[in-house]
Amino acid sequence: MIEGNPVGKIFKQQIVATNSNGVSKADRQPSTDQKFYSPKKVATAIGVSESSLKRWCDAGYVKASKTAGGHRRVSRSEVIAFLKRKKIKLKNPQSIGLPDIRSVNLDGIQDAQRQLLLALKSGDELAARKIAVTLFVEGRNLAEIFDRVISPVFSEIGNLWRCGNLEVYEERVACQICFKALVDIESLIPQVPENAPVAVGATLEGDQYQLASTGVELCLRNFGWNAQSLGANIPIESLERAATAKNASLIWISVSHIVDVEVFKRKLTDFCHRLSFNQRVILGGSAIGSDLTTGLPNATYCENFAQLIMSASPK
Amino acid sequence: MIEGNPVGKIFKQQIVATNSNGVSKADRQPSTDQKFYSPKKVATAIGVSESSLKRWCDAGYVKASKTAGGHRRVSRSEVIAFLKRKKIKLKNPQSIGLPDIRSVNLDGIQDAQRQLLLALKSGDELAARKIAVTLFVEGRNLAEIFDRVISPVFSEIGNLWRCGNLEVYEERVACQICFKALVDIESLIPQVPENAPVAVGATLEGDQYQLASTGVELCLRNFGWNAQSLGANIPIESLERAATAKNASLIWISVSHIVDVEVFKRKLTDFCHRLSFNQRVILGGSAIGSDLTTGLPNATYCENFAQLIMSASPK
DNA sequence: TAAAAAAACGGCCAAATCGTTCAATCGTGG
DNA sequence: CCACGATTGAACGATTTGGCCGTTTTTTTA
Repeated sequence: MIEGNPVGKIFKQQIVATNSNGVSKADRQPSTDQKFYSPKKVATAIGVSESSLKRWCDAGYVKASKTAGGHRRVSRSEVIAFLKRKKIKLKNPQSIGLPDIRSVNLDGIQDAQRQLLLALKSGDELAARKIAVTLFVEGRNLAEIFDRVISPVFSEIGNLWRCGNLEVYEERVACQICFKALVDIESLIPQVPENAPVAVGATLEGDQYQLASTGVELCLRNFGWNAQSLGANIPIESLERAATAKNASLIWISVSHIVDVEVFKRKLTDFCHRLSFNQRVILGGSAIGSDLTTGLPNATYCENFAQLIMSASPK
Repeated sequence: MIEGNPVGKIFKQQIVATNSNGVSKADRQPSTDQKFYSPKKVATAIGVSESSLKRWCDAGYVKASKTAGGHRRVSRSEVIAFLKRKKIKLKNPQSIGLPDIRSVNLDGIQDAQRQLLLALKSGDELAARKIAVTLFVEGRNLAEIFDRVISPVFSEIGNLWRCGNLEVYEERVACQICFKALVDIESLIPQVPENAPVAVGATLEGDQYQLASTGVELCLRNFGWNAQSLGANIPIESLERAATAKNASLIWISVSHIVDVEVFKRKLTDFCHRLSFNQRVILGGSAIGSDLTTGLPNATYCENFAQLIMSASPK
């Protein structure tokens, strides 16, 4: 039960980790099966506090070697042995191979990106959601999370998919998982006050990619807006009625795919002209450039989420 | 220093820590990972004394894991399962990290249906999610929740939309909210064992309605399957590859919309014929009838979620 | 390579939980 | 009405836990 299943995954992860560039020193140890982990990593993996684990090491419950400087090092095999001795089965059998994923330990943005891509590609929902949550609770800015982790990851997933290196269903599963991760993050964002200015946005008709719009929603909420994403595949007329109904002072449009550029331009122009003077439009997305907003005084183009935050200056 | 010293203590602990399961961190964090709670928190949540809860844990009425030091830990899904077994209500949901659902008063299924429709129509995300969680926590069967609440509500939403009484964006928002509610419920379902039989399913190409498939996923998981919905708009070839890759013994297809019936039939027949002898297919959805499965020995048609559960007899 | 940042050290302590015992309460059958 | 077993909740000293903090070691950065 311990040996069989998860080894493949671990092994795979290690391989990828090796030839990626975001490898930390600790991860680069000789893979002679003698991997050592710090008390903190082991503690999070097992699910106890660092204090407890240190105490157990000192008491001898967990065998630990020490560095010259006196820092404890626990081998993976010893962790597994400890689990067996205590008859503790980890909830998730996968996590018995407790290197990276479960004890989410993100060595910077690069590493987070790498780990998230791995998790999404392999459909490891738990890992992906945990990475996202960890990023947020560790103080990362939401814009940064989207610009430097999620967007690049999905850009890469898109590439893999286009090159035929990723199944359709794998891409869909990745989107679903990521959406769930965003729901997790949403629960960590403070509730917006009643009188907050309203923002609505969507992905337009013919465009099925709703993740980015949900991302905008989160960013704006975190920024004090009462933001709501309407979802994907929304006709611009319906978006307009939503903006009116909810009295939104900010409307965003996320564009990942344009069916007909001319039609899009015309509809967008009409839409912007019909808005009232205190309503602004923010556009963004991979399928759009700054040229589309020229001549539209109340529309702004944003290259990324950081710019979005800048543009959406509070009130 | 490592071996000798505290043998007595180790021995004692080993004896105490018998059939334990897993450990986790203390508080915080959203639904992402299995949360565990101390006897006191669980006791407060249920509304009994800590003593009683400890006794129940030891007697096996409540499944509890133990830390290495012998402290009991109860997972939230186990609390919910216990509530359902005992047919009692939560006194203090907040104590185990659940939203305060006591304010939700559901006067039977009909009333729940009505309230959910209202919440979804008005885009009241919080209310909708609370209703869903309440239904589940208060002992409703998942199949019942889908068959008698969610499905009718979305059927009605579809009607309103077709009659022009509901904006496109309102329908989309309703779907999003409902999906989030399902994510909430997902976190209350016990994790499936590692060796559980695998089921995959999806909504096929040209069909964008992914809620039902996610519902199937939840139902099957709650029934002991290691189920994963691949999402919407999946080509049947990709579904087939997923089934192969994951070694699924059950494949479900949720059908809300068929582009071309003849093509659908042909593809479905081919698909079923290519499956191995130990793989079954379950079909369901508003756009399909029992006639489509005639002549397909390994395919079953299900009218509703209750039938689905019956058909998906464990293993 | 040196300085800065991050992680781990060790020791301490309040709070939580442990296992146990015991009195109070409840339902039931005589 | 009472005796009886079963269940409950409170109390107790002992043990475990998790966070804290100033110092030291390790890792990253410039």
